[in-house]
Amino acid sequence: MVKKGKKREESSDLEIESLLEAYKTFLSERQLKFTEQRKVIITEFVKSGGHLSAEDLFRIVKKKASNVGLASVYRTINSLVDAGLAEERHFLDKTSVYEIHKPGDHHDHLICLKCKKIFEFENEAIEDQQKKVAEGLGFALKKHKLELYGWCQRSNCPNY
Amino acid sequence: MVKKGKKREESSDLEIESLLEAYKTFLSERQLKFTEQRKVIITEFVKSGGHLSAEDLFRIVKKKASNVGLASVYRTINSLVDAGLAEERHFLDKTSVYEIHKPGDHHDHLICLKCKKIFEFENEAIEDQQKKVAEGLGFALKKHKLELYGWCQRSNCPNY
DNA sequence: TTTGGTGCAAACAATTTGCACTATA
DNA sequence: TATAGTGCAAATTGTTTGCACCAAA
Repeated sequence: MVKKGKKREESSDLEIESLLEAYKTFLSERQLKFTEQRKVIITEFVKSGGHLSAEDLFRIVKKKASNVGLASVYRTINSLVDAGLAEERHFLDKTSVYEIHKPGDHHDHLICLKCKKIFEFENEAIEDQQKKVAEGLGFALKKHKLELYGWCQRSNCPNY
Repeated sequence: MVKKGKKREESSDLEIESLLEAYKTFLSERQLKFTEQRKVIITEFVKSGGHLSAEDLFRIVKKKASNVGLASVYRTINSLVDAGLAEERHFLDKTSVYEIHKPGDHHDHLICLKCKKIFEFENEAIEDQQKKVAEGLGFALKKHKLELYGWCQRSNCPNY
């Protein structure tokens, strides 16, 4: 238990650190500035595990640094997306949610229609097949978006 | 040439007719009314082939019936979605586009990042694999959304 | 000390809603 | 003729932007 908790924390810390490093590099390469606000926003974003809206992230950030404005949350996330370090997603709702994007890593999503929990997965066979379909239609495949919706079987999933 | 054009027209007419029938049934079952506006909106929607936003559909409809308001376009489309006869989609943009949903029919999309053209396809192998993934994670799969993005090779696709 | 970032409020864009009126059932 | 639908304008929601001030580089 303690071990698991500790492990999680450490890996989250590492994740934050490496993301911040990558972001700082991106910024300095184009004479942009790394600010205290950006640090808090990104840190809380990573800690949360992602998949949250700008508004939700804003609420979390405000608790840590009450002076941060919603506009800065939007600006920081957009900047992260520009840097290729985050991705915008639209699941069930119209509002955008964001997730960290580690270069090289890519995954798809499984969303529970009852509890709204979002799971991630990777599947080689599906990707191969997608490539075949695209090629068959004369398409040079650049990216894809696959979302599976269903009912999960977690014991605490409400029958909503 | 003539034959092809005629065929298309006929099938579009049939499509409109059967969609309107299904919609009328839906409406009368719950004491809702089938109005002249709804008829024009849905007819133009089908004729257009779908994949357009409320605003775009509104522009088309206004040419046929200048009295129709944007709100009615939204209300009609939403009502069609409620009836299960249309589906909302979000591709590259934030604005919703809609498409006709024929019960039983389902397909995925291939979108050209250069010319924005939307192609539809179906692939059994991908669907099978999706089912396996979901089952493997203890999910009862209800629906899915797959979008492939790439570059098409149509001669008239602009290098945008 | 230059210039990009910030918070705030105003602006925007997409969509929904309240209301007096109209048309379908 | 009762009630759902309509057009219009106002309201809402999510997101972006202009501006005077602040803080990284």
